Amino acid sequence: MKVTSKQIAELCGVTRGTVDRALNNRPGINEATREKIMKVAGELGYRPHFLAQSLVKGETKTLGVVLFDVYNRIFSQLFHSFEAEARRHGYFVYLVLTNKDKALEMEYINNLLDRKVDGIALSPVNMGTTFNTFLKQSGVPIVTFANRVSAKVPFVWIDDKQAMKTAVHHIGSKGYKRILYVSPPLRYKGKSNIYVPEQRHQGFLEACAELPDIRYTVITDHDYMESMLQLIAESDEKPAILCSSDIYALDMMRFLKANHIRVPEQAGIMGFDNIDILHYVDPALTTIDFHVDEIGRIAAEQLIASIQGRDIPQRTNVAYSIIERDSL
Amino acid sequence: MKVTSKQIAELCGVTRGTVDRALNNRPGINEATREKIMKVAGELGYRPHFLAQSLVKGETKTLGVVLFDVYNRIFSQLFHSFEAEARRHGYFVYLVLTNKDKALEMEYINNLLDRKVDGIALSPVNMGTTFNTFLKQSGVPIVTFANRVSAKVPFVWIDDKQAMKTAVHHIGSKGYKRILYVSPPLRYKGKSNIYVPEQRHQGFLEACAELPDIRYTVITDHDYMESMLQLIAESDEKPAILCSSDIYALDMMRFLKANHIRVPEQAGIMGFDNIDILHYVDPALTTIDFHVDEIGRIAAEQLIASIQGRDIPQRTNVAYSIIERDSL
DNA sequence: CTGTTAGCGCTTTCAG
DNA sequence: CTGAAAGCGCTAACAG
Repeated sequence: MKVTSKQIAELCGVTRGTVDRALNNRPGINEATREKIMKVAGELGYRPHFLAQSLVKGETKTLGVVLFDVYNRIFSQLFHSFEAEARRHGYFVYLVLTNKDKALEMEYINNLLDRKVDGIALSPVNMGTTFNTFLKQSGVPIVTFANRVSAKVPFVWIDDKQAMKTAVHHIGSKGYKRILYVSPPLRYKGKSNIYVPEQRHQGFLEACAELPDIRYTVITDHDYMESMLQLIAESDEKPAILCSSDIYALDMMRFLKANHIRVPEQAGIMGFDNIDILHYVDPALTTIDFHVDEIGRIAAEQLIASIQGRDIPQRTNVAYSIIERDSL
Repeated sequence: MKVTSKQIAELCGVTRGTVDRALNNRPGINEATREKIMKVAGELGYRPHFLAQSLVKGETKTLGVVLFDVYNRIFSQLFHSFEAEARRHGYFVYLVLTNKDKALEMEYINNLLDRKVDGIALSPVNMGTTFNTFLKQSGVPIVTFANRVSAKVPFVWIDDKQAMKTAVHHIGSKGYKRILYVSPPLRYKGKSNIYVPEQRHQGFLEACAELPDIRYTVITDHDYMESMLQLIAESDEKPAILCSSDIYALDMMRFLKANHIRVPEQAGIMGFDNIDILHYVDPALTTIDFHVDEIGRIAAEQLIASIQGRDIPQRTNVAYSIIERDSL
């Protein structure tokens, strides 16, 4: 079953060193013996023992990917392109899911390091200098997405702040004077790493500052649905509900429908992410699209470049664009 | 950075064998020296070298999971529970995606075997005796789901045939006399492994045979949407559209809506799988639910049991149930 | 109770 | 051009 280089050596009447030279076409070997060895190896279906190889070479050709989850379409898509790119370069991928559990994230990263992955791609939950130095000390290249750890750890994503500003200006241009900004993750400020929601929030605030005739409310309550009804009722103008992610927008639409508030007649609504299931919802949701598979691909590419000792940018933004549909 | 057992041995003035005994609390060691060794190891932040360990022990505590993709919610959910269960048992998971590419599937399985995974969980695309013996010869335990390879490879799923029969009877009990059965995968019959779609199809046919007053049409065309319109137009009775998976049902609903056919007034529609995004669609889709996370959990559990040398069933069915909503 | 030795399968010197 | 030997870091069998 399991044929080793030693057996091939014996069969060919040479030593393992020579077999190794043949198999890894290293110089300094007679062409005739090389061919013979290759032939025997082929016939026996020889496959090198990866673990032994890794042990001695100190590299595993394996990348670790740490994600919040894979429910969110964004991450499924991201992972698909990441995995494809990694494979193109001969790398394998460990996927672990943290469910945004900080302790679990630490445990998993340690496990990945134990397994001597060559690099780690991470959507971080942890934050702060402790975590930061922990990553630094890990000794392997790291890239992040979906959340940033620090300006020193390479980050591939979009310019969330600018994108959200664009969204607000778009809403303004549609004549809305009242915006309800929904972003539940903001509640975790200080407790968890919410870099991306914060960036979007900042973009929102900055844009509002630029548009003086717009009144806004930021909603982060757990039961933001309820507060929403009140706010809509109190408002004398038709509000635009701007959500920091499509998933909240979808929940909101469901909720509004249940409460007989019609979109976009009584309230406009806009999401962010353009997840693919928007395909199936009605009315079609206006949102911000970005090429998440580009992010996955670039992250893999950069991680591998970094492993190979090349320099990679500390920050890479992919393009985004407004997808105008029927909900606003 | 990297502290080895050898260093600890030197620091403690003992030999590596003793260190090993302490670290893996094996019997036959003085309590005092053990404590000393543990203390030093702790201070130095010793972590065993996983590769070296695996090499000598012949086990990697790693499972390979081969999925079609992770776009389909079914697989995301399945993977989540699989991964969680594996972790509970101290196993790590390699996730690879085949996108239903047969050659890629083979390549990936070989790669996983090279990496000496302890077991493989697989949603197979390949089929036939060649593939079957290939899996047998791999030397590692295997479990399958989402598609069966053969009666000899353990399979965890649901009783698709029976479930589909139940669905048909349910439709019959609602007074429908005409059923359009939509199952695009059936087109790949003979070309790809479509065990599950075939089972569902058979269940459909058997149930129809039991209900003589029902007329039915099976649709597998690529552009099944178009054929659908004709069939609905030709039909003098309100038809029920039964889809072999929710995704087709969703596409169908979208299509019907675009063509101003109202559900369930002009046509009933029923899906299968109860994927979580149904949450967001309107009208709510009647479907068949089964606990896919149970499948993931059981698959991991059985795979690990099998690795540990225990016997596992060749077939495990989890429960299913009809979820009656508004579309039928 | 602890040390010694051998070995997992491969790579990489250094001689010859 | 090829052989011999050492070593990656750990475990396991056998002595003492």
